[in-house]
Amino acid sequence: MERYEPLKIEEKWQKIWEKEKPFRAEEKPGVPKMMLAEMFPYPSGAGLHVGHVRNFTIVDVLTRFFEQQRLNVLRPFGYDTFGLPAENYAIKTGTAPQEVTKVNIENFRKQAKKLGYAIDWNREINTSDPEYYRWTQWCFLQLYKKGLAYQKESYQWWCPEDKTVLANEQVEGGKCWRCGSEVEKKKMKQWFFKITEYADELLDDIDALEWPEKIKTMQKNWIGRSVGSEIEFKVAGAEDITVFTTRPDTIFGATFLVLAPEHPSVEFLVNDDTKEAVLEYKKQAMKKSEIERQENKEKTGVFTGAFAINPATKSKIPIYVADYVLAGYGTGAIMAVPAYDERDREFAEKFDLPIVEAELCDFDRFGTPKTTYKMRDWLISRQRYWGCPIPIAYDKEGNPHPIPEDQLPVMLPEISDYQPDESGRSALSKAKDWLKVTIDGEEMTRETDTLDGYACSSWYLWRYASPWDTKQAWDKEAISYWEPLDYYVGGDHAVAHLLYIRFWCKFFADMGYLPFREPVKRLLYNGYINAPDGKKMSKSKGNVIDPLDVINDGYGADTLRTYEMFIGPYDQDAAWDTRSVGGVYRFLNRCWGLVFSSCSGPRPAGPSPRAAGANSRAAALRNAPSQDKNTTIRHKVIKKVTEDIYRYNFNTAVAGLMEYVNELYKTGAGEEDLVVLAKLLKPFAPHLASEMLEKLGADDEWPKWDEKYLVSETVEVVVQVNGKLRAKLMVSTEDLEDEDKIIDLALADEKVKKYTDGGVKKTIFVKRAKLINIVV
RNA sequence: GCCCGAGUGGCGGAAUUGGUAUACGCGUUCGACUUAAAAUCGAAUGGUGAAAACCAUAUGGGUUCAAGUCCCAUCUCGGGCACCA
Repeated sequence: MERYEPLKIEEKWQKIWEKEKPFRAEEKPGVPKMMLAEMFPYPSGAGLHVGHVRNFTIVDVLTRFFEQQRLNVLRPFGYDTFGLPAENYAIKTGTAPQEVTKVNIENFRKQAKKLGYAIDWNREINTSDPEYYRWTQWCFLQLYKKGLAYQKESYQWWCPEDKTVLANEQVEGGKCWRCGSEVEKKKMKQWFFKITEYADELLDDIDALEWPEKIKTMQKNWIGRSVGSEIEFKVAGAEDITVFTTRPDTIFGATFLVLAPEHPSVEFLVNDDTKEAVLEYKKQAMKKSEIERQENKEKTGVFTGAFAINPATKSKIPIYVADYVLAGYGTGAIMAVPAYDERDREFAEKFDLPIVEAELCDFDRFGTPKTTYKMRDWLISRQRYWGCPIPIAYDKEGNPHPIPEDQLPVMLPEISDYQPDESGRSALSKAKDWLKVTIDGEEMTRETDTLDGYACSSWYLWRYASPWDTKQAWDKEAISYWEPLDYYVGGDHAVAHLLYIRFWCKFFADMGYLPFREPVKRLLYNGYINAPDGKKMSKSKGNVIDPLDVINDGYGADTLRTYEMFIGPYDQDAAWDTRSVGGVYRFLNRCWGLVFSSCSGPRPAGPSPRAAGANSRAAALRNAPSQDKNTTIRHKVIKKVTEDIYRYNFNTAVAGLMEYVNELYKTGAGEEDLVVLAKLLKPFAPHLASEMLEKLGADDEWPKWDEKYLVSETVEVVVQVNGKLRAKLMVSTEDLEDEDKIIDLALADEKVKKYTDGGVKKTIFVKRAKLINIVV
């Protein structure tokens, strides 16, 4: 082989890896471990996109980096397969989601293998595989047993035309986004996980995580803990009203109460004069979506006709209903203190209510301490077919019963009509035989809701430790060795998924199934890759870059991977630049050229075609190197690349390698220089690096640097005059220790002398920076 | 509205503790090789200027021997939260 032919090399090494399975991991007690994973993908029909490649390659660079340091590394892979796209496709085409999923997974697997990832393919998991979701159901039952999976009536958007529940985002101007009919709020019984039980721990443990501050802040805001008090206000002829406030000290200024429209007391507070107006207000308010309520911040409201007694001032204060008070937060009722609260002031001004600048009271005499959270319990019911069946059945009275664990999995029945039925229940309600189940001799009807997909992904990281286990969800011993996960990489789900896995972890730790309380040590949150025009890639805009095209155009996977690491800081969004891909190809070509003799050859058919290097090795070897000459740059590049990878500065690590290669072309490369290059290159371009190492007869063990080689005999000292660069001196490392001598040398410099005629006020010598500043 | 980031050549971006601003790559220009083109190799490339030099890290101030980096104010962009009492 004489020229760099990436596709040929890559096929060769991928075959070798397929056969020899070097990435298979097993527990090795006593050997330090490292476990890494990306957020597993939803395998869409479109296949891998460049965003996946960035995400997976970050994991792969770290995986290979640690593997080359001879840690015991586990890098598994899986697919998050339940979800709406496959179901919608089924409704449209009649193709079973099972089938579509199977095809898509095969495609994803094939494409991931083309990228040369160091994946332990033996641990592949798939959330819609009954062998997997059986244990998702088991997890549900554990939560159910402890009362953390429960049913509750709650208001949902309901379209009477489509007979289905709608998400808040699917309601526009009070109308259904599909058919345009007016939607209603309907009380429905839904399943929830009681994540609020862990609110305090989820919040308190955030600070210790090695996660991006951005994500940590988002989770803190989401949990939204406020410490305050609940205070009772007596109401003549009706039940007392309890309000929540974080400012009980302002109670002397509370001049009216406000209830949320949904507050249960509202209907008992109205009188004949106010009833009509209040109920109409309530009706209108409930029709508004949360989004609409947020958009229009103009205060609205209506007087109930009732009064309460302020326990501090003993005065009679009116009770209003207004939608700026949220039903779901605190008690759904507030004491309004217009003197201290901007929103209350706005309302008071509009309705001409008294604003009293009362004194603050020192302590909370009137209420009881209370902590509230913005976070709500996690609604997990989905009226869909393509999800994990909730392992519950109902008796004749409608009471829920758990499916016994030995009857798991509750299999998804194969059906042909995926359309939800008339009542808005999932298509499962039409599987009449499946619905019937006998528990303890009693005939029951199965739950037709399926679980939110986030439930399936809340425990998959633990399944990776023993995905073949048929007796339990995970093997605690294997988990104890591998987990918690050392690195988790993704660019989505900042709150939802990353909060849910923390919640389940704490729960299963409490149950004794997990030996740790946080599932992910370090989180890397990568940015998006946008189209060359800087816009989001989308089919409709026709600006999508297909990674497989980049490979097949002749650049190969190594170029694609290295380019995506070089494109910019991993955590920032970046725009694809087709021409820069060519630059990375050129770099890899130069690496190749240093090791293999080469000649010009055919070029890739890509938009920025590049051919293989000519005479490069000859050029490099012409001035045969003295090994010593390169020792410093060799140790420097080892240090740079190693430290950059530890800091996730993948872009500058690649830049360092480019610089090193440029240097080797100038000075000529020795055997050792090339071995180091190949080893450092391997995390980014594993196929090419493997080929180089094979040729050089070297292993891939990560090289070490020695600080003593980083010091050269002479150093350059910068001379500034009044902070401006005026001269550079070459001095021996020895002389660098002699401040007086260095300063004399600087002052004697011709270029410096020009500026020192008027005398020198003082001189500053900074040894660390190798810099002198002369103040005149 | 509140909170958090960011703003550096023609472009993507470097600059790790306040110490040589613009690493690396793209693009552009010139040269070598070639009948020619591509590829490859080499050189140059912040601006003004013949040069010396001066001016440049969003804008305006400040601290310092020294500021892209620290402080104050302003502008712009991005992200998150958004009536949470």
